[in-house]
Amino acid sequence: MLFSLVSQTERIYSMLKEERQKYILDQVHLHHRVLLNDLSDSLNVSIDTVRRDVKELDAEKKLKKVHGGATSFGFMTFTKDDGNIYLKSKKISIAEKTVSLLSDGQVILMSGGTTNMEVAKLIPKKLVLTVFTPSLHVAMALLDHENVEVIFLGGKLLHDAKFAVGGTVVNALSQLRVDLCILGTGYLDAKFGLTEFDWEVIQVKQAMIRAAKKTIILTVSDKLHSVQKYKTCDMSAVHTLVTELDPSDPLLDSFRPFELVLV
Amino acid sequence: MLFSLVSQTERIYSMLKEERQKYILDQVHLHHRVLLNDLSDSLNVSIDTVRRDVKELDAEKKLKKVHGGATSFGFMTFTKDDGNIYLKSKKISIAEKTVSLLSDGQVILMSGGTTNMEVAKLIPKKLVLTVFTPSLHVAMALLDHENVEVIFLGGKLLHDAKFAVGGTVVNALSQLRVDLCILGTGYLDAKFGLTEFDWEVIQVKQAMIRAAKKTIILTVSDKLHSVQKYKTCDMSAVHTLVTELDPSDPLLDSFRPFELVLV
DNA sequence: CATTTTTTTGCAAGTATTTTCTAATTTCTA
DNA sequence: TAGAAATTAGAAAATACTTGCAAAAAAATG
Repeated sequence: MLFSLVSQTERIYSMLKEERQKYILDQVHLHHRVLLNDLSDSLNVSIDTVRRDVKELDAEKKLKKVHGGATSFGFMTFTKDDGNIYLKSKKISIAEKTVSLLSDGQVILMSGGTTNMEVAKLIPKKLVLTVFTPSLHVAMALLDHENVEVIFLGGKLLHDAKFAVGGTVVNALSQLRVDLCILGTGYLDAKFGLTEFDWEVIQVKQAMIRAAKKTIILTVSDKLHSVQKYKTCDMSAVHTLVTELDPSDPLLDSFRPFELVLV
Repeated sequence: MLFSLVSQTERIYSMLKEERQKYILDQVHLHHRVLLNDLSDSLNVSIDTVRRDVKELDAEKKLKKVHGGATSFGFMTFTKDDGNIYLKSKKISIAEKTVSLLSDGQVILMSGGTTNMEVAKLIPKKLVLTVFTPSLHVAMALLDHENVEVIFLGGKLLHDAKFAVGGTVVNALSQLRVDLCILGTGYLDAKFGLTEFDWEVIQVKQAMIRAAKKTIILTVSDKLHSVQKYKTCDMSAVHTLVTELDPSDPLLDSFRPFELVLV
């Protein structure tokens, strides 16, 4: 069983080389890996062309070429991504919607990722919150807010994601019962649920979901309908889905059968 | 007899070789031991392929191949660092002396403060360490080092110092027994010992000292012979004192009666 | 514009890598 | 020590990569 990871957006018009390479980079950063065949399909060019593009990008150290495809260097959620203004504005839009869901006195859990970073930055200065997080960056951003009590969920830190994982975190989470859990990254599909590519992160996220009364998923529409290696949870565990799209957007149709709030 | 541990995750799409190998490494690190058959099952590839992958990873020293499967193994590395001489600030001078006290494979505790930050930055890239810290900044700096395993001691974060304090930290520390504790800030006096002005920080530092076989104090000479409100420990609890001064400097005379190493 | 130059693209034949399979060992374990 | 399980090796099949080359597309030129 083979599933294409590349989003279904069809490219009709012919693309310039530069455009194409940017698309390839976007896909790599978004999905952390791409197959040359998928790229060839969605770009409507021969596999040779894609191969040449990837080879060039590899030479420029913008991605890592591997047999059959390409992968990104680590999962640099905090550096590479910010070059993409398009994605960033989507994320800010998501963050704004998310912040509007928060209210004074709540105790919440926040995972890492760029989207959650935007949420952390956008939290109103006067909002009183208690936030637990295993993400160094999110913790750092939250400490700017006088009225937010920040509790770091300690544990072994992942070098690239700057995120705590492991038994300590999961254990600490097992003793918590919070109002809200905000999961910032991940891939969402109606059938397969929430999936990720990092196994250790999955463990933490599962523990986060268990520790919260409600779970909010934040995701840019590009990551909808795509599936990764490991499964975090079913759609049924999700209470609210926040995307940059209008809640009535047809792209969200496949999620409507579930009992969840679309924002 | 070993049980099959791998299975919960459904294979959804075709994997690139590199991805597969990362998966194998994940599993090995998680379960400490994996069976080739289990891997073959969960990866949906022939046992030959898994065997070849494991063989390659073994050649790269990323895991140890054993009959029927693979196991993870502890660290094995070597180090050689060089020293350059140029104009340096007091803190950098202290940091350099401190780094020279470290050796491969040690498990250490580091507090916060700017001096400790310099230590974190100066740690040689090849040095293999496990570092526990309650300081966001130190953790961040340490994460630049591939060979340093960073474990954050989570807890309530102080907004200004970006330092975790409280019962969680003290509790976690009470279950540790490490080689070395490096305390980066504080005021030192022969008669009154190590003193601080933040009560919550004191609690954490005391727990750190208790958790370590040896305690190293780093302090610039300006902070010698001064006393603060709260006491962390007596001079007798200190094993090594690092300042920017020459060990024979008269300013250090009052500390000589104690059984401690001056660096 | 028309023409030349340069770049880009797709094709094809040959090469290399990866994966699977079979069968003959070797190693483990009861 | 016999039988089961794991390993090795060799070959075939599938997939991916390289290279050279010619056609097509862009860009530059007069």
